[in-house]
Amino acid sequence: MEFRHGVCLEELCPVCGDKVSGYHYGLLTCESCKGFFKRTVQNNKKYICAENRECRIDVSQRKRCPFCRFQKCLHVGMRLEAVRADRIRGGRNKFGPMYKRDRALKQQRTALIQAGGFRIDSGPPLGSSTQQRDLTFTGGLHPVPILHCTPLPTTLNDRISYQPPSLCSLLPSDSPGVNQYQCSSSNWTIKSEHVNNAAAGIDSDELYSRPLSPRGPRMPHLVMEFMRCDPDELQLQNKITARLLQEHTNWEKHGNPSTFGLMCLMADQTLFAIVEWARTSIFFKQLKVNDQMKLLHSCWSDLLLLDIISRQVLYGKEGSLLLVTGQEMELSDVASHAGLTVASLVQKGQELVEKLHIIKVDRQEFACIKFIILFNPDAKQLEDHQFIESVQEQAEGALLEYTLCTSSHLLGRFAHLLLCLSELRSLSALAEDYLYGKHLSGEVLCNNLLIEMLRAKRSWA
DNA sequence: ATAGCCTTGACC
DNA sequence: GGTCAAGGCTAT
Repeated sequence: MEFRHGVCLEELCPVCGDKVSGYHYGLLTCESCKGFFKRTVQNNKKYICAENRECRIDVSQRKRCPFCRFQKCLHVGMRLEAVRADRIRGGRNKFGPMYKRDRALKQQRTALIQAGGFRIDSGPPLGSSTQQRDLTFTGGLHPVPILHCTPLPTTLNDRISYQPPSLCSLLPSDSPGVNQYQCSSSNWTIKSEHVNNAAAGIDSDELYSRPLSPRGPRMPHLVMEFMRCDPDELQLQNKITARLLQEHTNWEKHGNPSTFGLMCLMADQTLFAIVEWARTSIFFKQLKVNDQMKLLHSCWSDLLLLDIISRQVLYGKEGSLLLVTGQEMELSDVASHAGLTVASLVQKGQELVEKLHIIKVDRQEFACIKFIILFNPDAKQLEDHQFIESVQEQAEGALLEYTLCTSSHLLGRFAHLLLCLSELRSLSALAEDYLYGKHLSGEVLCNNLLIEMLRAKRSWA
């Protein structure tokens, strides 16, 4: 049976929702989608959608539109290059280690859930430090389907190691290596080595264009670069969950953290991920460490908030807060248990999420916004101010170009996004002040990156 | 054409 | 020798 390998019982095929039978062509899928993908690529099939290329694919409907089914296969991350051009049977391919790693991470996650601790669904007070042991992990963690649809982790970003919580120690080492499996989860950058894939269901040209607007123009080059730097959501989820699992061993010694403490730990780990993203990102790599530190010190809370907000917009459900670990909290519980400040912050955040959700901001746009935030020329005492300003302008230009390509409302969408960005900045300033207050009253756990960031800005502000 | 089951073979 | 993701076969 498929479960003998530790594959989760609840694991569903990201294409059609059927029962998963194992790893196929890059990720866990069902037997039928495996076969469908193989037939399509091997036989160089071309399909046409009779509707408008957005057919729903599920177990009962998957046979109705092969075009949309194949699109979805690609969209969720099935790899063309895993279909063998030579048709030689048996053996292993280069994805083997990736499958193994993914399995290990999934197991870690399961262990974390079962480890005792966390209960997120029943509303413990958020931000209340008076409550002890108010979060417990239970098996009740809801897998978020979309997160299981994203491509598997790369080995590059899976170096799960605890590093000293100092930004300085995180920055100087350069590791520009791009993993061989690294492939942006963006639909724009699917590449394949298979000889016959050029027109398998969609034209090769369409492989590089927006699937929902196939006749649309190509994505601006810089947006593509930004997407290449953008970490994969599932990978992030696995990494942070794994790190929290390591933290869990400390909890046994010192008692479980409060909900607020747990949120700080998550924020802290997310900050590590943000630093890692910046450190390996285009343009940022070229900066001197001093400037890198100054930029991160100046915008960390904006990036952290954007990370949370974008997760809600892209993958979240209405009425709940999707955590970086993939777990969900009921917003009503949060609101009813939190103090006034937190409740107001959550409320404002929710409003911003709603705004961005309505205009359907996508990953590409979020990727641009992240760079606009990171390359903040207003950060103090920058050495290479001119370069940083020019990168921000380029990022804004890329976002503008992208929105013009994808939206018929001309400048409206771009302006709207910038407006939302300024709202995000003022909200993150409020959140940062709140956290700083908590820190001063000794309620934020010590010795972490979050605290370094909180202190840094004040030390030279 | 689909999808469940079978065979193969590199890697552990 | 076992595992398990490739490709193959075949009833539907």
